[in-house]
Amino acid sequence: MVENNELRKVGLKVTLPRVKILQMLDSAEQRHMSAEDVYKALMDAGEDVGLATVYRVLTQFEAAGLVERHNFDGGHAVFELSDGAHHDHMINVDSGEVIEFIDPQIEKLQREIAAQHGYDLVDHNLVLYVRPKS
Amino acid sequence: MVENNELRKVGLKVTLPRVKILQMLDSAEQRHMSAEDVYKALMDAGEDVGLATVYRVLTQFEAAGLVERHNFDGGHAVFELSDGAHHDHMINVDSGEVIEFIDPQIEKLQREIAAQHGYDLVDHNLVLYVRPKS
DNA sequence: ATGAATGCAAAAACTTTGCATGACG
DNA sequence: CGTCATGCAAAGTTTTTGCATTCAT
Repeated sequence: MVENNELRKVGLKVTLPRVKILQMLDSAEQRHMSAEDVYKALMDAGEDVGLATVYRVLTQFEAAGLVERHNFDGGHAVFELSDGAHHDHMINVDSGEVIEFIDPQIEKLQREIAAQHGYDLVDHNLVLYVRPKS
Repeated sequence: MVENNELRKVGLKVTLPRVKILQMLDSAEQRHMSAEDVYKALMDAGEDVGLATVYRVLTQFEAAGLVERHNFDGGHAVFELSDGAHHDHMINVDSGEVIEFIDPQIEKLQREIAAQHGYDLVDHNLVLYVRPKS
């Protein structure tokens, strides 16, 4: 079971809820899920995990670097499994679909802009809201 | 009173709460304020406006294009007076200070990236989290 | 006068926390 | 076995909504 090693590697005790949540994030059709999404998916799968535990575990996973938390517009946070490689997001405003992309030029420009203002870039958040070409 | 015309121009009835909130956004030391910030500032100024009204009015102002709503990390939304010219934000993670910037190259790249994926860029959200150069 | 805006309080949505029970190493 | 994790329910935050009253035109 790959998940157990993932958990041990980051120093988290291997418990059933943690394993189930990790598997759910890995196998779900949608890569970006809210805590509620994960909770409902687990319920549908017959797994009995409390919503509070989902929140706690996702927060721990974030701290451990296993998942990333995004605050897209709309009040609630969504989580996605980290895949090591950084990427940004594009949201199709018509369908809600989330598209991931990477652009080295933009990454570089961001570091340069921060530097121009006398700062080091720690993190960034870029979301493009798009619509199919007319 | 300039504020009254601003309101009439966007088709909003000129009421005391709306005028006060607009003035507060215009005169406040901090350009980016949460609904709670605006509410407290009004209370401190001796103005008696309900928090629910602040939320309602800010939402109307946003719909009218008078203000912009940002969902920076941290749960609550912040609002700023629109100044016509688009700009992005840089947040000093040590101090919480918000710096505004514009970079034509980044704007252009974003449109190109959307186009490469077959989309038109409708809007975007870019926040750099930075720290003073070490 | 009349329809819209406000204030209050209640509710809603999302997330966190306290505490007794149960599971991991 | 001791400690940490879980579940439940209660509480916290932020934002929205219902409704009677007040205000703008």
